[in-house]
Amino acid sequence: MKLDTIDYAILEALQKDGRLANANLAEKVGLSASACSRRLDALEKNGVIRGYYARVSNKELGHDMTAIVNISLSGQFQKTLSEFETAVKRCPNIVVCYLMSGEYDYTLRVVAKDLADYERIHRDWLTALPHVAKINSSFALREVIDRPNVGIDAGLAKKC
Amino acid sequence: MKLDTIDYAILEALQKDGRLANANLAEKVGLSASACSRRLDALEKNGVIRGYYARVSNKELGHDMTAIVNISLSGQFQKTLSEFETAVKRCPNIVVCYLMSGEYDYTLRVVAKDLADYERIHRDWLTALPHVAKINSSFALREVIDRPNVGIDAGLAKKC
DNA sequence: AAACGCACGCAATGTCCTTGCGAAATTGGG
DNA sequence: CCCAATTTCGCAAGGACATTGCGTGCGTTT
Repeated sequence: MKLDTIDYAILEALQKDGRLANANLAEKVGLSASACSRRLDALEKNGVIRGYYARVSNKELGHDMTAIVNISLSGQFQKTLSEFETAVKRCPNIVVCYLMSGEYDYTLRVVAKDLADYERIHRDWLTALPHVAKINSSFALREVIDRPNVGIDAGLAKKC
Repeated sequence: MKLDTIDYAILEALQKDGRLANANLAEKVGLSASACSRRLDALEKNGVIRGYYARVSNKELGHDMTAIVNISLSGQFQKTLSEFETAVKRCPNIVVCYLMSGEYDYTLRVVAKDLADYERIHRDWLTALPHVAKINSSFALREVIDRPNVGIDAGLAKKC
């Protein structure tokens, strides 16, 4: 899909406030409400906007702890990978998982309530994942940045 | 803030669809629209819901590449850390940053358009960060999971 | 130059959000 | 155990909002 300046303005505004009312959004990007609504519709239908989400405080839910877990598998066969991935997707505490280049095969981000909860997850989920050869956990001491998306202006920003 | 079953239902629904209209949300959790609106208001005011955001397709924006970057600093002084973090926050391509325990001090997630773009970011931003002693980049080959939040049911789920 | 397509603004209609109010439920103290 | 205080609920009304059809203007194509 081809995007123009106004589309980028819409995306940027909705990245910051996903519940922004169409009327306010229209004003912000300099369009009438109807035109803005139609553009928004197109952005959603074409998959540019993949959805809207509420950002729930993990702390308020009692999930204070974040761990980065690196995992190596015992093989690289397609079947090995897909079995592992299927199992990973079942664990609600695993919020991010990438297949990686480099020393480890997968990098996970695991969220837990506390150390005891993490111990439970490690025991019941992580070590139960199939074909795992090596696990390496590091704990996050503090969250410095957690943006939902890359900035729309990422290509245009000045260097530091 | 104290949360009950209905609050959790509200959070869960809005984690999946942040633009869910209050009327539909009310029906889904079994409340009247007014009661639901008031609860939602309380959840927002108390910081349980930290905000709403649209999820924009990085692919549609041309940001196909994700890298995990581990960084060690030359010292652990408070001033060193805060100068580093201030600089990190300025880079729009860095979407996640944690202060970590373990071998490296920080773990970043960096989003780039392609390898050339990553090379630019590495040169103009990452190596320009203050007090950096060591950088280690790994590239994501594929995104297996990227959930916006830990599941509300994380504590209740059955093991695999 | 004319015709076509596309995006826009305006206006109307139907839906939705919010707030005030009284009733019901829950909680805590006597 | 009961009563009072506080909270939370549902209902109703008023105001705001989203959506759709329609006519207009602009740019492109033939």
